[in-house]
Formats: sequence, structure tokens, C-alpha cells
Amino acid sequence: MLVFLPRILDICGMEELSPFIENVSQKIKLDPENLDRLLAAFSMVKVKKKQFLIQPGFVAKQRIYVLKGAFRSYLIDDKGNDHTIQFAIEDWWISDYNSYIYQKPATQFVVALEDSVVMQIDYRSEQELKASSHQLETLFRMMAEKSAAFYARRITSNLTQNAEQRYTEFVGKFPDVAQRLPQYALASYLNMTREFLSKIRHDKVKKR
Amino acid sequence: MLVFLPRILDICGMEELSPFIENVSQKIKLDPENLDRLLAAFSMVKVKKKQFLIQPGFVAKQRIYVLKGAFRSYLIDDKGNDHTIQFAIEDWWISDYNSYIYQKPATQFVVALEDSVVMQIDYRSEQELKASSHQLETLFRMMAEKSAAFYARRITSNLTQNAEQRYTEFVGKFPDVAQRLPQYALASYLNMTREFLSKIRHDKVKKR
DNA sequence: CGCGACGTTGATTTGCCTCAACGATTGTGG
DNA sequence: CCACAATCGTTGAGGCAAATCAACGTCGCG
Repeated sequence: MLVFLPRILDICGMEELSPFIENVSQKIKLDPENLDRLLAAFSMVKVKKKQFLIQPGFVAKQRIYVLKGAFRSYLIDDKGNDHTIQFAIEDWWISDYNSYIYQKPATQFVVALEDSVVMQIDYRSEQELKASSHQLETLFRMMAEKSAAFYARRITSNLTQNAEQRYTEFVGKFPDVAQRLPQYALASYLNMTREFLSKIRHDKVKKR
Repeated sequence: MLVFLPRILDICGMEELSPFIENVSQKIKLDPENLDRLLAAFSMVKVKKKQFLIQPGFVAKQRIYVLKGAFRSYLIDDKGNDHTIQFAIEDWWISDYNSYIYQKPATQFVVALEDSVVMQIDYRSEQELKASSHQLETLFRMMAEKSAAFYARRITSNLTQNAEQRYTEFVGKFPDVAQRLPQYALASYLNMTREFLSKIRHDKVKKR
């Protein structure tokens, strides 16, 4: 059998991949053959800090899993302000969701916040895997459901909480993420200015 | 073969179901057998205006497709304000996403805004369909992806647009929905007060 | 070691909310 | 079929949460 991309197992050991395998296994128990084909569809890529994986105008051809490092997806509005859509550190998935799913030009950037290592699968390969295996179809269905549920919770947070509550909630839910992020990035995720986040963190917003 | 629920085809004609079949067919072409099993898993329910299909504290056991009428899902925050999560008119799906997917107690209400007719499937039946048919698994995977993509776009809107822009966008995208809704519901979806929406609609918020 | 990116702080402004009052419309019981 | 209440939308006055603007300290890195 001919392969064009290096098989991921040829270039790295099982132990490096174990977070990925664990991530998948928590969703569905795959037959060895399916796990093998899944792994074979991914390639591993090293990414330098500040490097872009996705840019507006280009179709997001890949779905990305973070093995090591940190990423941020964001977009720039008409007034030039940037808005973070998502973060991803180890064991998170990231892409421009609308661009990847519908294979339309992206509106978001995905950029490395640190030197990172990712595994990525391209859209075509993912389609083939889903079409050829019920188990892998189930895997991706569960990933989509998780994404939708996560987004729905974020909408709820944004609707019901003020700036300070959103900050507190985020730090409570993702302490490890919050630590590693530049504050301008966190502020733009929480839909507030860096100045206001700074004031919240230092209790400079007095309640009366 | 024993059936406990009346087969949906026994109580209504194909032409009544055609919007539903059309909705499904746009996602995936099902074999007749799978379409048949899918239809058999749904039951049809008439719902009076103001009747609740889902309430906080109870697990959302059903995924709901609107054949006729209009619905709203919303939640009440600590201050007693209500926030609309989603609307659904003919040919839309609705539930409390997190509650249905994870079978945890709901946080949202789903209420009929008009006398309505819906088709609903319960969680268990959906699981069985997905497990037993690759095609039906694909169908539900695509529905989850659509939901996630839709939610992601809403997050983007909320991050990048002010109240007036959000209103204009909504009316542009969903003119038929906007017409039928009480304004308090639309305001709470757009994350503003009814008073402010009223001012926007009447240009009472003057630009200088 | 100098410059640009990042974070902080205070003064001022503003977009939207709150509250209150009032018409219009809808629903309902007598 | 009417009376009355409840719900809904509108308008204006005043208030507040968060943005904007500006200035400055600091740190990391090329």
C-alpha cells in the first residue's frame, strides 16, 4: 500500500500520542484497525510562536489537535478590535469551525501563542474516515456535539453574566489556561477591554 | 412486531411529513428502510400556545422538530431577567442542547409561542438509531455540526456588533421569524432590553 | 540596551439599562 | 358582548457598567 504522508507512528512513539489516544478513547472505544486508520490520517506539525495556522480568506483545510503548546483563534472587527473565539492548550481541538465544516473561506485567525506541536487532519481525509467507518463517524459526531454544547454554554454566560462574573467563571473553569494567556487575549475572549480586565483583577472597580 | 407508540405514518399522511423528509434529505440521502425507521421513532404532538415542552430541573428527554408553529427557549438569570437562547419556527429543531446531549437537568424553558405541531424523538430512540445505522449516525452528526456552526456565528455576532447591528442582522437573516415574534422575545435574544429595542426600531437613538 | 509589546491607573465619555408612566392590544370571565 | 385586567410596546429622565483616551511603568527579546 502506498502512502504519501509519513505514517504518524513511523515518526513518533506511542507514548507521545497517548494524550490523543486518551482523548479519543473517552469518546468511543475504537477497534484497533479504526484507531490505526485514524492515526494514519493525522500528521504531526511543529509550530513556532506567532505562526498562523489559519487566516481569513483561506479555507481552513485542517482540524487541529494540540499535543503541546497553546493557540488562540480570533477575528478583527470593522473598528479594528480583536475578539478571541477560542483558546486551545494541550488536549484541545481548534479550527475556524464554520470554515472547516462548510469548507468556506475563514473569517478567523488561528495563531500559536507558544512554540507548539499539533496533530492535524485535513477535511478530505476526515470525510473518508467518516464515510468508511461507523465508529469514526460516531467519534466525529460526538466531537461536534461537544463543540455545540460548549458554544451554547458560552452564549449563556455572555447573556447572563457581567464582566467580573465572566472573568471569575473562566478562571474557575480553566485555571491552567488562564495562567498561560496574555491578558489582552483573555480580555478579548471575555468580551471586555484589557483596561477593564486589569481593573477587575486589582479590585479597582469599586462596588457602592 | 409490537409497537408501543402509534407509527407516525399510521396517523398522518406523507404530505404532512414532507417538510421533515425534505429537511433530512438535504443532509443525507437515506435508504428507504432507514427513513422508515427514522420516521417510526418520532411521535407527533400538538402543543397549545404557552405550553412548556422543557423546564429547568427536568432532563430534556426529547429533540423537537417544528412542523407548524413557533417556539422559544430561554432561561431566567439571578436578577430575574429572561434571555432567549433560540427560536424555532417551521422546519427548525429545538431543545435544551446541553440537557439533551448529556441527559442532565435542563436550565432552559422551551415554550410554544403559538399553537403548534411538533415531531419529537426521545434520547433513547435516537441512540438506538445512531448505533444501528451508519447513515442515521451521519444524519445526527451533520445536525450537531450545523448547531455548532450556528452557535459559533452567534458568538461572533455578539462579540463584534452593537445592539443596532445585531437587530439589523437578525431581521436581514430571519425576516419571517422576526415578524412573528413578540418584541420582548426578540430583545432578549439580541441581548438588550425591550425598551432599547423599541428605541432602535423607531430611530430614537440618535446618531450625532 | 533600546524598542516594542504588554499591563496598569485615572479621568472622561457613552451605550445601554433602569425606572416610571402611559397607550394600545389581547385575553377573559361575567 | 362588554368590562376589566393583564400583557405588550413606547417614550422620556436619569444612572451605571464598561469603553475610550491618555499617560506611564515594566518586561522580554532582538
